[in-house]
Formats: sequence, structure tokens, C-alpha cells
Amino acid sequence: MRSIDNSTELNNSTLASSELQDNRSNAPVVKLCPHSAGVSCGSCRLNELCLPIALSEGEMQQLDDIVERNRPYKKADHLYRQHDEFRSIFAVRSGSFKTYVLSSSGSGRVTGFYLPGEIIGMDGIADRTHANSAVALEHASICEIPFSQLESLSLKLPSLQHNFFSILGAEITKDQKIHTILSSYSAEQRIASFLLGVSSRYARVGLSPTRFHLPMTRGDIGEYLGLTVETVSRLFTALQKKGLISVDNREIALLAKDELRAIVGADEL
Amino acid sequence: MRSIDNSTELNNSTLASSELQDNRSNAPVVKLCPHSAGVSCGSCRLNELCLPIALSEGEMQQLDDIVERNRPYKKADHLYRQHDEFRSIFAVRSGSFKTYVLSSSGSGRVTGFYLPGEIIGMDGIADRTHANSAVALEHASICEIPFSQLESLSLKLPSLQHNFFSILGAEITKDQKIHTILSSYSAEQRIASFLLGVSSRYARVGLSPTRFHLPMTRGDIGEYLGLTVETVSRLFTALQKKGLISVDNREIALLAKDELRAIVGADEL
DNA sequence: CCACGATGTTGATATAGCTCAAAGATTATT
DNA sequence: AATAATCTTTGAGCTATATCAACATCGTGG
Repeated sequence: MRSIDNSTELNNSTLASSELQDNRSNAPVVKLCPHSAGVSCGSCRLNELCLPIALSEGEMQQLDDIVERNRPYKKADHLYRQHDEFRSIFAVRSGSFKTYVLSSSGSGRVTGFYLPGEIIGMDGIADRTHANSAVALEHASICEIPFSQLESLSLKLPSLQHNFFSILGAEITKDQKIHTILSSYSAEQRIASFLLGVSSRYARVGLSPTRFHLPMTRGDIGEYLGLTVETVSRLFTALQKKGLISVDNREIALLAKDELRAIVGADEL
Repeated sequence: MRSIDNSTELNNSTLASSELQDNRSNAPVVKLCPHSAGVSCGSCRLNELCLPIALSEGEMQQLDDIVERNRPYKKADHLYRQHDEFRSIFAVRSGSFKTYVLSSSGSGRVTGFYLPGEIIGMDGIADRTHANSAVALEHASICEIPFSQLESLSLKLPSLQHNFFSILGAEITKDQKIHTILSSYSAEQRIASFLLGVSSRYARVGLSPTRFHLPMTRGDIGEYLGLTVETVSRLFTALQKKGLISVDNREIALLAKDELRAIVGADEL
């Protein structure tokens, strides 16, 4: 039962939006659905959050020409796997992904979650091989941007180069914040910080910052935050008992953001 | 007493190297020392590890023209502070730095260490403000590369753009590896992994991978790895008792790298 | 060269979060 | 619709690492 239905599946209302829900239950229909074809950067509701920021019409068209809009991904489909050759970065159009590495002991460790409007795949830039695997957490669609073409185009479009530098820089800043969280926060602080982070990422794409669906399992969250499933679960219930959040399985409502911020220590977000 | 003197201070033998040691005890002599002026990318022994990789003579000259070689930094001098406006990235020429953030509770958390041949300051690219502070751990010198000029030049020199993308990508990959370490490794694994990491970073710049000086305190290492000083200290002595390393204050010798690798679990480095 | 603050070591004890276990809820599959 | 698989919750005890404390050593500035 869905008491909250602010899903991460962005309902792109400008484009045959009615098809979107239908596709979820069918085999991927490649031609007609809004995930696959006919979408351009210019008409994408996420374009102000993505690579095209501040590009002119003509510039955006050139970017558009190198973007590949693949078929949608089903839950558990891989975008790429660890050690795959690096060819492209990917912008999440709808749905969500996680990235993870397999430790030698078999169990994976989640290294990141990617929501609509965010870029995946930058872990492959340095040595031309992906350091992580990326897998869809739910039905999802992406824009694939072949890296070598992005590099060439960046030489011609200063704004694009600038945007891409910023996106790489933002990834670095984000990773360093997680470093601080993992090296010094208590379990409760990690969870509070995580929820606030997800909240602001949803807000960024126009979804509710106070009521949202978590696409990942408690186990995924635990791996990401360096905690066990049990600890994550216990803290969700503890925060609910304190009245700071409401939890209905993966449906979360943040009831007292300020108190959550107080928990993480006021210098967060 | 220095039983091991493979210091991090690179002895740039091509250029008035004899002055280097002398400067340590004096007030900074701006004109004459090899830290400040007269060094070019073309003559820098680190150029194959730095931005100029694979640049032609002429291209390197153009890069050289925008690089500023400032006065040397003394121990505890700041390169920049949290919230400072972002203007430049910095290549470490000699010595070492740490980056850290101040938590609201006053105590800092170390977010990184930077050794010769490495680039600092990428935490400021995204929002044009430094997210960390950077401070010299010992006498050090850097090359400052003003970011806006680097951007302009990158538009003209494809190899330079490519190198800078790679450097940013490498920082992302590195940060994600630390994420995995912090979220899943035991204290012993973290220390072993840290020592192996430092070892290979020294090896990269031609120093001994088995005997080296740690420029940072146990406390710094602890903050970086999410451990307390006491735990770091105990593990150093424990690893020494096992015969895997030898510790003489900050002088470290790695006596059994393979066993250290076995501790971290074989998928590291 | 001495003294003092910073750094490092070691020990004893406390505890946050892990592990193991088992049952309940949800989602996927046939 | 039934069954299986996965995910989530809750409990009880355990352990790795933190904390607190005392002392040793280093190196820096006077």
C-alpha cells in the first residue's frame, strides 16, 4: 500500500506522459515511450540541472546531437560493471541507480545513489575503466553521453567545458562530505544526514523535500553509510518514535527537519 | 634522530639544489631558492605526473606562462581556508599538505593528504568556494594554477583539457575508494591500506616505497581514517610486533607488503 | 641548552554498533 | 492466488574500538 506516492519517477508532463506508467508493467516498448526517443535536451525538464546549464539554443543542439537516449532500464539492469571499459557518462532522466564495488569477500559495498538529474559514471574517467558497477534500483531511463565526444565538444563550447568541470568538482565535494560523515558521525547522525541529503536532492528536481520514496533497501543504505541493516532499521524506528520522521516501509516523511539538522550538528546542508 | 632519511622533500637536483636544505631554517628567501622562481614545467622532475603529461614543448610553455610559483610555505601555513573564494588549484612541488574541515563542535576532521606531484584545491571548483582548509604539514612549495586561466587554456589545448579531466576523475576514484575503506574496513585494514597507499604515492615520485617518513601526526591519520589516536598508535605497534612494519616515530619501513595486502583483502592497490 | 607544549604510547574500562537469530511484511514468480 | 524470495523489524548478547587516564618522548622556542 502506498500512503505516499511522490515517486522518483519523474512524470515528464510535456511528453506523452500517459505512457509512462503503462510501460512499467510491459516489456520495454522502444519506439513510443518517452524514455527512449524524441526527447531533446531543449525540452527536458532537467536541463537546468544537467550539462546544458546556460547553453544557448545552438549549443544545446550540438550537445543534443551527441546524446544517446537508450531504451529504458528495468530494475536490476546494469548500466555498466566494474572493470568495463569506460566510454560514456550517463545522466539519470528518471528512476534511480546505485553504484557498488564487490569486495574480495564477495559482499558488495554501495558507493553511491543516483537520482534524476544526476550524473553517473565519472569513476571511469581517470583510468578508462569503471571502478564501480552501476545498477538500476527501479525502472529508469538515462541519457548516455559518449565521453570522447563530450571532450571534443567541450573544446568548442566553453560553457559546456565549464559545466562539466563543475559537475566533476561537485562530485569531489560530495565525496569529501561523505568522508567526513563516515569518519566522524554516529549512526544516528549518518541516518539523519542521509535523509536530509535525499530530501534536498529530490527538492532539486521539483519533488517534495518532506515526503518521498526511498528506492533503495535498508541494506543498501547500511552499506553506503558503513552500518548494518539492523542498525539502519532500528534508527528509522527510533527517529519515528521521536516524531522526527514517519516511516511506512520505503515511504518517508520528514516531520521535523530542524531537529534532524540539529542531530547532524548544524553544519550540514 | 633520523634513522631513515628518505624525506618527502624532493631534492630537485637540476636546480640549485644545495639551497634547499638551507632554506628550511631561514625566513623565506623569495628570490633565489628553487621553491620560488626559475623553475619551469619543462624542467620539473614531476612534469610527467602533473598537468603537463604528453604536452608538446610549445604547449607546456603556454601552461608554464599561467603557473605561479609562490614563496615556499612553512609548516602550519595555510594554502587556503574553508569558505575562501576559489581561485586556483595547486600542484605540490615539495613537502606535503593536509586538508581538513572544522566540525561545528570545533574539532577538525582531516579529509586528505597531499604529497609531491599531487593536486590540491579541487574541492572549490563546484561552488567557487573552498569546502576544506589546506595547511602545510612541513616546509613545502607549490605551483599555483589560476583556474579561470586553466579553463581558457584547456579550450585551446586538447591534451591539457584531457589531463585535467583525468586528474579530476582520479580524485573522484580516490575518494570513492576511501568511502569503501571507511564504510567496511576494520581498524587494522584501514591502517594497512593507508600505509600501502602512502607507499605507492611515494613510489610514484621516485621515492622508496618501503622506507618513508610520515609527515602527519597519528591524530591526523586517525581523523582521516575515522579512528582515534590511541587506536592508530596501538595498531602501529601491533603491526610492528607482527613484523610487518618497523616504526620509529614517523619513520616507517614496510617489511612485508604482501602480508599487509593480505590484511586489506587482496583487492587493494 | 633547557623547558614546555605537542605528540605518542600503553593500560583499564565503557559502549555503540555488530552479530546471530527468528519472525513478520513485502514483492516477485508461477 | 499461492509460494518463494527478499526485505524489514526486533531482541539478546558480544566485541571492536572509543574513552579516560597516566606517563613517556619529541622538537621547538626562549
